[in-house]
Amino acid sequence: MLRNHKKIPEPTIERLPLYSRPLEELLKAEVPVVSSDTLAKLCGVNPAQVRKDLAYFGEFGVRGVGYEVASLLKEIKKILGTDRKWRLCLVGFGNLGSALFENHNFRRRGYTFVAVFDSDPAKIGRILENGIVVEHPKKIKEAVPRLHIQIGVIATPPFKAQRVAEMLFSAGVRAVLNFAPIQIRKPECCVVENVDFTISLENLAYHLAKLH
Amino acid sequence: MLRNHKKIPEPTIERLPLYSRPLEELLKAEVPVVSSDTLAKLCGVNPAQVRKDLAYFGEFGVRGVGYEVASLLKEIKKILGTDRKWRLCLVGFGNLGSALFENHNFRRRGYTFVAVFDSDPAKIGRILENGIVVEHPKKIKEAVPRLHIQIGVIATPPFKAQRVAEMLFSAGVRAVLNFAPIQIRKPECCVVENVDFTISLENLAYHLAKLH
DNA sequence: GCCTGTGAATCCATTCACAGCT
DNA sequence: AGCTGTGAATGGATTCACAGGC
Repeated sequence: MLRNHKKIPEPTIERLPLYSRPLEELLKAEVPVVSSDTLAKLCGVNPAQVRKDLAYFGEFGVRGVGYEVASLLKEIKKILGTDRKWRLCLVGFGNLGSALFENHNFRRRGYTFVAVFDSDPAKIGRILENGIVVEHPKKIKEAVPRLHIQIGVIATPPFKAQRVAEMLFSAGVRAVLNFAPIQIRKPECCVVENVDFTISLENLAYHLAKLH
Repeated sequence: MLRNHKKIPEPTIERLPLYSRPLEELLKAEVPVVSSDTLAKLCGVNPAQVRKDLAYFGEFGVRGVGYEVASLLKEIKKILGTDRKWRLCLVGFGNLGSALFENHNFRRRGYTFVAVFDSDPAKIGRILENGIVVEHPKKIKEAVPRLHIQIGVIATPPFKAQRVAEMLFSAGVRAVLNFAPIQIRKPECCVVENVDFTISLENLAYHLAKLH
């Protein structure tokens, strides 16, 4: 990464995936070049924002012209690490878990589940796509290094989530995507992203209630 | 709502659900009173933040003592509209859609699905819990007013999401929870919340890649 | 002494506006 | 002329620090 001396704001990182989606469309449509103005419109943000965000990482654009679509997309993917493959494990194979496991968006973007854990005896031993077998979470410790698992996805009931997270961390996983509606305590060195539908719903409800 | 003259920052709204979860725990544990300090620790935020957030809506605390757990929780629920019931419809009954439909967290928090739409003929007519029948999305227009649907949940493939959103809006839905990884264009009067797993994953990947 | 509520200070992100390159 | 890259200005949100009440 080019300019790590200037610290990059978290919101910038969160917008990069936003930029990459319309860029993929433009690439497909064989549009060679895009200006910060049109890209901004496609993403619903301010053009100066787009320029500033991209400038954190290098000078990708050409003054008077714009950004070359293909190379910009490649740069963004490099920054986000989307050019690599990532190996995930899933803990919790309930409704949500299995929906995530079967979700094509993940694989398409380079995120592959290589292990699945669930403590329900009725599920243990079940054979899924790619020969993955549902195993008891106590196997996490051993599986993480063996399968080079880099990211853990937690889709368990909330009261089990903290325990599972600790198992993942102590097995060497440094990044966790948490779908359980609780606040996970984590070691300094690790990253946790929370996805909580009900927070979004409560947000909607608040705004609806306010609209009268 | 008590103090609407001061505009309430969006981040404050997003933190209220965060506060409510530990409060529910404390209520169950019959802890009568909580200080901004301990609540802050439970949520991983700054204590002053907690006080300021709550103070936007009234003087809920007692100086020298703290906040009464039960009444604070009740107030937060009132603010968020979580004390009411909300009626949702689901569009897109694939893996993710059915996981959402069967998710207990929703119902427990007062969000009930009252209709399900999918354009797949193999799914139309299927009878789900509570006698809900999967219908073609063209029925949205008619169903929204009849069933008093307030919130639409989109779990379709991305290329259908915009069209579905427009059908929902024109049928009178003012709030949409969107799981498709696209930017939805919406009328001024409506609210959209996006839930995009892959953004979270790309975020994790970025931070992992940075950790060396 | 303890803890809330809140102005003031700080920090951070967004937007503006223009210099500089093509 | 067109569009990027960026310092400066603006606008918000977070945190500090303390006055005020229990």
